[in-house]
Amino acid sequence: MSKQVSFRFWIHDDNGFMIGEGRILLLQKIIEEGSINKAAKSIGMSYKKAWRLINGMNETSSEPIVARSSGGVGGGGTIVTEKGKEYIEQYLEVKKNAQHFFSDETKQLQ
Amino acid sequence: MSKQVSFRFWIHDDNGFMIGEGRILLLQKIIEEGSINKAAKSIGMSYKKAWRLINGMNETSSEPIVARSSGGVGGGGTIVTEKGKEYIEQYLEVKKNAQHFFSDETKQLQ
DNA sequence: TAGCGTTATACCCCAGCAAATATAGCGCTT
DNA sequence: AAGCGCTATATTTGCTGGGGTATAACGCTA
Repeated sequence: MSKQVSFRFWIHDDNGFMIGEGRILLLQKIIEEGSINKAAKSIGMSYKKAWRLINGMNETSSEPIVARSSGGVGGGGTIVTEKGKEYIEQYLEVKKNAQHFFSDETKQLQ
Repeated sequence: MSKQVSFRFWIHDDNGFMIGEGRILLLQKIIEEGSINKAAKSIGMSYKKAWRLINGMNETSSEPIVARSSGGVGGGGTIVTEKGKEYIEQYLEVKKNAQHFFSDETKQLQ
């Protein structure tokens, strides 16, 4: 009978830019793996879906979130920009606070 | 360029019971209208979808959320139980607090 | 007994998303 | 020049959810 409050949130602006849990996870994996391809595989996501998420973000952001290149050593790859890392930091900060908030709300649910 | 934090949340338990914005809105309309049918129409939702939402809730809840009847005056109808009204109250309370919380988080987003 | 407006349910069709496959282009290395 | 692994994109196929429609049962009223 234990009731619980769960939540989702996302940071967005007026230009259609939107970033939530899935995109943050993907960005973190791209930092770890160095490419969209490997990052997608590591979390069981298709390259196409990962590309759509990343591309959509880049197209709606005033500054690029990732820098992509094809060809060269290892075939190329993708790196997360400073702007991208800034979003990750902000998202994680809000998430931490939100977890506390909803944990308290859950407790008050009798 | 104004960034904003948006959110969704839902109350749930271990038996698969789940109630979020859509179901709350539907319950409120059922109280107003007296039937699933009219409630669904009033928010542009198909009866089928509304029925699935309501039925799923009732099947996973320990106590019924709504009491349904067919036949009789006006063809029958659906009323929201005290348990259902209790959930509405709880949901709105959490929502009010969450709106404050995320409003503050949005402000701190520089 | 006929009519009414519900709840409840089955059926078909279409849209939209997801996975799988294929192909091209890139730039470095060997 | 060939090979490599990546980005980028098109095409096809399959699955799932939702809308629309249709139908039956229900119990009160007239």
